[in-house]
Amino acid sequence: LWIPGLDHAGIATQNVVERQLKKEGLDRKAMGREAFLERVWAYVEEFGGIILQQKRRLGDSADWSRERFTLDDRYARVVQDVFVRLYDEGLIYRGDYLVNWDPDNMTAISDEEVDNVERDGHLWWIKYPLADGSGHVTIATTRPETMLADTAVAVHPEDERYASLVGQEVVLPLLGRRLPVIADDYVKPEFGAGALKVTPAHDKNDFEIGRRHGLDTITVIHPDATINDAGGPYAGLDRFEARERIVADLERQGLLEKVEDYRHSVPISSRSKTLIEPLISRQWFVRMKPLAERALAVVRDGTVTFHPARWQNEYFRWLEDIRDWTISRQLWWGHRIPVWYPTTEDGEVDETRDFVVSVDRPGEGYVQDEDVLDTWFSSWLWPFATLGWPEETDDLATFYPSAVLVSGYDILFFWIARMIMAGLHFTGEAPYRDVFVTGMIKDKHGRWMSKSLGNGIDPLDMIEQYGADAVRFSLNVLCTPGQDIKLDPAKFEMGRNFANKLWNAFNVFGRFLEEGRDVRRTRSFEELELVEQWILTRLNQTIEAVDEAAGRYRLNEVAAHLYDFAWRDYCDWYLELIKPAPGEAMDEETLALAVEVYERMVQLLHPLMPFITEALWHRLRPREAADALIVAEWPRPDAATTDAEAAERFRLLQELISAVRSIRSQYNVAPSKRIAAAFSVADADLARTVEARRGYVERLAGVGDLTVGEGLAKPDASAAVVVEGHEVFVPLAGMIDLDVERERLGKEIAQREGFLNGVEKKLANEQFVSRAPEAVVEKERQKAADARDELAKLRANLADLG
RNA sequence: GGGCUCUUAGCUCAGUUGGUUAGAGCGCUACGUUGACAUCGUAGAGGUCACUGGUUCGAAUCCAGUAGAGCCCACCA
Repeated sequence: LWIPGLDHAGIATQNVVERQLKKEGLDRKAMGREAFLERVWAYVEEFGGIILQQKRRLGDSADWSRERFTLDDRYARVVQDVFVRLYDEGLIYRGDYLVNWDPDNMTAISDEEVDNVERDGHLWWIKYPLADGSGHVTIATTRPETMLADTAVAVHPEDERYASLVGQEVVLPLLGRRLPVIADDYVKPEFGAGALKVTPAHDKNDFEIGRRHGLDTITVIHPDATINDAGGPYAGLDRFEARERIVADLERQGLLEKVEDYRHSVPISSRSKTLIEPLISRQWFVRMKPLAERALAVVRDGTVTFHPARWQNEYFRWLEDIRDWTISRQLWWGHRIPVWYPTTEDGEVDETRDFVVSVDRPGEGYVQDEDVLDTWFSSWLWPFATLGWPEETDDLATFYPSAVLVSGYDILFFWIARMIMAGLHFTGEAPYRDVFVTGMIKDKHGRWMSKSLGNGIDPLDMIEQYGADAVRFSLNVLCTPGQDIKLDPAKFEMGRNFANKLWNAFNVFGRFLEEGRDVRRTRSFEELELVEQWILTRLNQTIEAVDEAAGRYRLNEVAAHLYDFAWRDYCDWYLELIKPAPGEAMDEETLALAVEVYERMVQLLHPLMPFITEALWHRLRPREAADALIVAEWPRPDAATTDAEAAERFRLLQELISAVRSIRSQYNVAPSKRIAAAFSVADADLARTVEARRGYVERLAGVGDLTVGEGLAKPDASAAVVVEGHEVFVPLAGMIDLDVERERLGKEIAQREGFLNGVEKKLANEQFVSRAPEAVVEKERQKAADARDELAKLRANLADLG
């Protein structure tokens, strides 16, 4: 069961709508929550369906009647229900902690939504005078503006340089506040001057140090990243402006010791790309450790398997070192947090009374938490929330857990891992057995597609240009597991050409199919022509190869096997041999097998090219609409229609035919010209086999006069090619150029000699003969024997030229 | 700082557990169009598999290192 649907993409969607409003001179605060949400719903209804439309056009075989949205009433109820459950279980808590604050979106975000990027910055060395006037301590910082919130200076406990200072006080420049000098292991004596300004309210590590030492926390930055009143003279300035002013002021006062260029990593909001401001803020969190333990276990014990396996390591690494999840967002578009606060008579939140965690309003006199939940807090429930959970529905019993999750690695932590955690916690079972992690599609230069670069490729455009099947097929060919795809739209030409080829191949026999007639073969496998036995054998081999590759999620191999079978085997050889001469009809029995093989081929191709194959399927035989290919049984290989020996005989014929073609090409024999040829084959039995298929040779190599026999003499003035110990002679009276022929044979001989040399060397190596498996050694011996035989023939042919 | 991936034909990429004379698509060369397909056919050119060393009878494939490209994670201000 594949349930199609969407999450509500909280921040992204709210951003888009807010930008729209801005253009209209509106803003959400002014219009109010209700009116704003109406606007968002209108937007979602207009554009939210595009992605599903793309998927439909691509032929995704989902159950479209079950389409779901994370903000559907029922789903939303489940999300809030889960919040209450986790709270009751002690896995959700509220608290004032230092969180990643996105000043653009004015919301907290989770650690996973923060990107650390290297940026060129500076390291400012600032002198903090000692309170007793006996000197100063120098600290180094990359963020001087945060000094306004300093509440201590820390040194390493074993740093002798500063041992006497611990317990003393320094004066915070600019503001004049007195700060204690404390000792903490966290400080690295070798960094900077070895002293650290401690800013518990605006730095993660300092926050920890502050807790260890019971330091005050002073917040100087507003949620909009301007300096607040605690910043004294700098109040009201933007954080970057404040930095400049502070540095300038320090310099003026002689407290700036030096400035160094310094490249370091800074936290960026993955949404707004703005610099994250660590701020202390009251948020809701999920305790992740208990959830992570089981999620680790099911992958370790093989209950859940990653393809390719290397993603398991990433998964382990994240879960083993997991931190609590900030789930509240200061947004409006999303699931409102199901927490209610008692109000006083005048409607204000009454902080003296406890809040109530409940999906429904606990009664009069309560207001709901203003915030919404992280979008992933709803999508991590997808596998079971869409099946009716928490009720024990039939759907849940039937379809949960699922077989496979297909996803890009970009949301391994956001979604894949969290779904496993939620599944285990709420249902007791992991939501799927296999995780198929795909690469990501980049532009042709390997860059992520983005609006700002304008390098996006719209699937609907591609479908318009090349066709949905072409797009699907091409993508499958390109998708080497775990590897990103550098996508050049020109690559869809391959799929388009292939779809065209399939359609034209159908025409070869399709035009002889009468409406309403079901053509079935009556001949047994033994009665079939050699090429027919061969194509059936190849078909069965292809089915096996496809099954094997699909079982390992090697979709590129599936596509390659089918491409090869359809184009090289079916079209280039089989159809070329069975198609009737112009103006003639195809006989019933030939037609029947052509249909039979094509039908299987189309079945195998269906997952990759659902549209064209479905259309062709209904042209092959009279069928009811209900007998659609999409619900047809998957083909199985059939031993009864497999004959490896027959296939091998046909393969030899292919080689002989190719040899004639090659000679024709070298001597520029006009394609329309019929020529004579002689095949000198190894034994009488084979001679008879080949003899019986002279028609193949005539048709595909333009040989009108074929002589087949054992050990035939080379006709005068003929070109000769050795094919696996057999010889092909093409008399070229008046056309043969002896010099050209000598050169060609000479090159051929040299190449063979080189090859034989290598093989003989190997065989002369006793180590090889004694250590390599017998089969491998035997194979080499055979190669050597064949090469010697071929060389003898080639040399004889060369000598014959005189 | 740790981890991962990639480097194979002019271009974009395949290459299953080490055992072929290393493949495909595009591009290129020659020839070909009075009914399957020029979105095509036939034949062909084109590669010291990044480099160095090691393991092995045998390495594009396994190991180590080097160089280049990219990604993920991490609290050194």
